Amino acid sequence: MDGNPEPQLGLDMGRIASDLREKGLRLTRLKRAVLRQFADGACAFTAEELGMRIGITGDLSPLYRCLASLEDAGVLTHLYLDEGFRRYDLADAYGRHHHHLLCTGCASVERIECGLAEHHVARPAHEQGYVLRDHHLVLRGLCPNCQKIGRRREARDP
Amino acid sequence: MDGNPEPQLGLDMGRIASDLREKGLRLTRLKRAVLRQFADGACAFTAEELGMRIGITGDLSPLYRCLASLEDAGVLTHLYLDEGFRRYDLADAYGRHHHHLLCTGCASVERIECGLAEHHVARPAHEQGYVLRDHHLVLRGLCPNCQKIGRRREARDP
DNA sequence: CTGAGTGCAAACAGTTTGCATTACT
DNA sequence: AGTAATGCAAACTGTTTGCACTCAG
Repeated sequence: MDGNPEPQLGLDMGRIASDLREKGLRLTRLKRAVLRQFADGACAFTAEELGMRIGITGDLSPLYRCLASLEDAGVLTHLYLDEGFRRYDLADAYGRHHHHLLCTGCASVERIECGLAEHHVARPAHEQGYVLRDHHLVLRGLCPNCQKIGRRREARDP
Repeated sequence: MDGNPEPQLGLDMGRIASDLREKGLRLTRLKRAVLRQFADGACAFTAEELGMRIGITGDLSPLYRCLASLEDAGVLTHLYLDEGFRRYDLADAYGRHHHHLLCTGCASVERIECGLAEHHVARPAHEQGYVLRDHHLVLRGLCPNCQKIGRRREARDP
């Protein structure tokens, strides 16, 4: 309904739209709704979470297709936090490089923006003859709330 | 057929056997065969890879049950390298803490034993009020061989 | 008016479970 | 003898695909 960039968001929708257009893809209502979820710095959503937030009641296949398009276009990536399902995140080029802190009690995820020193990531890979593409640090522990209520369960595919 | 510890392996089968026994579990032929795969430092096997190496032709459900037992007993853990399937690894208590280097060309995995400094793992978690349980660094890149043959495909669930 | 996006149903892959049978201890 | 472990078939979950239909550029 509006082709203009949305000012208050941390995402440049105009840039994303044109990047998509270059690949013959459209920035539809659904894609826009998905991307909006990442605008405030939230990250690592499951498809189910995204569907819930967007208000999709029925079938998730359009959402999966939408997510796949956004991955193809390089706007999103996916990752697994040692659970049994995917989480989707803004690609570094469109967001800010970060890692993840997963609460093993309630399965909530927070972003962590610690930089890993070069010698911790690139060097060991180079030493084994690899050309590094990317890296990802997963931290797992109990969030403040789960500590308070004494929850301990493993959030590893429950 | 032999209950004695197997001398040449890097794994203390006797200790594992007794740890299992404490939980009412037996160190069966299948469990032994699975554990043997990890003896030379190899790591992060998929269920399929383990089945192949062990020589399981048919159904994998006994293997999955075996792996679940070993996880219950704390001997194995599982992880995902941002692919669509689990990989199984020796728990830190039975092996040596390590991270993983995944080749995006051929999907091979190598272990990396770089230590991450405390301020890269525990501190950022503490700052957000978390009590850290564990962490896992995934490095992704091209292995020497895939560089040589010019392979570039994404090994992210192919 | 063409092709990307949608919605539904059916297929798929990896993993899990029920149940009767086998085999260690 | 008693209880894990096995093998097969069937279920389940998260994700993908085929196809007819819609809608926006």
